[in-house]
Amino acid sequence: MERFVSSFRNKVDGKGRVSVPAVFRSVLARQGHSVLYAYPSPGAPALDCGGERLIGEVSALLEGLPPYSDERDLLSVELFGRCEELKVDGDGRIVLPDDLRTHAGIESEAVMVGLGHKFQIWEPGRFEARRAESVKRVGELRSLLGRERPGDA
Amino acid sequence: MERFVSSFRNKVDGKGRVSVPAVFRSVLARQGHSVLYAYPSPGAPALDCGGERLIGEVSALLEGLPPYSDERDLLSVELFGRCEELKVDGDGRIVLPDDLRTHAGIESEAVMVGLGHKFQIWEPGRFEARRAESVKRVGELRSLLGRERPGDA
DNA sequence: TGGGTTTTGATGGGATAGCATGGTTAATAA
DNA sequence: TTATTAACCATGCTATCCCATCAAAACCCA
Repeated sequence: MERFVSSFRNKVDGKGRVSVPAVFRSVLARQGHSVLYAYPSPGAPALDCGGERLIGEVSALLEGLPPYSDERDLLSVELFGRCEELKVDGDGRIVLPDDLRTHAGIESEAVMVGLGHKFQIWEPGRFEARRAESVKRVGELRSLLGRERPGDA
Repeated sequence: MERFVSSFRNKVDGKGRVSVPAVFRSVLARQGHSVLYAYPSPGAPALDCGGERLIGEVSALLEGLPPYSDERDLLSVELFGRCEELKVDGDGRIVLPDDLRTHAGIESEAVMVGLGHKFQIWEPGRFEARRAESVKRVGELRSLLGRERPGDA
């Protein structure tokens, strides 16, 4: 497969391990190695996850800024400094580091939602709330789908 | 690994020794030998660190400035003049020289944060303040991130 | 189409190796 | 020697690996 689609609700065990859905793993594998990058979603209590492609986009963004500018160093702290490189183990699982778990409020279960070029990890309750909200807004935004937007892949 | 990502909080012992996070060491190793260059971060109470690649970038940056110009001489003094070449010992540790420690205000603990092409060393308290600042900035500049919006779900 | 079989994926627990860290000894310089 | 720095062990913790179990979906063959 090419994009992250669909969503899954998996257990987080006592060691902080979660299974990465098999279909997501196959998307990652297609991008190269079985590594996964995760960082707090800017502006949401969730985690943004993706493979080499996602981290490449972030890199490109930051490298476009002048070296030693405050802008670049500050953004890097948030985007790279809070980013974790998670190795997918032989059983298809990752370990969620504590600070990322805290950011998303994740305890014993996690929802993983495909968003195309990346996927997000949510605490199930918060995800429900967010989804209820987005159902409403999708109605409002439907007209956007009818025309092409610049920058869309 | 390819870039410095994630952050770590390590102890500084009585001799000034700190462990370089294993993942950072592997990035350095990929760039050649296990040497690490460190100098005061221009404009911040922290230390900029990296391997051969970083020092190469600094050289290129300086060589792009007009020879004998004030800005070139001043930057050279600041970046090269205060730069230390630190050897990573067999246990993966470095010794932080006193003047660098003083510049960063580091006492018994240090935060090491990956910024992609380099990483920084901070005194934990000061880093917290810095991070708060970066969260704010990311919020302001989220439009830079293109399609990555809080309403993405 | 239905029932049984096989394969794949998710989850739990225990063994193991890697890492951060403290301390001790050896080497070097003043 | 005496002070300082570098190499060498030693330990406890945590993440990583491996194996076992279980559920579910895909498959196959009447």
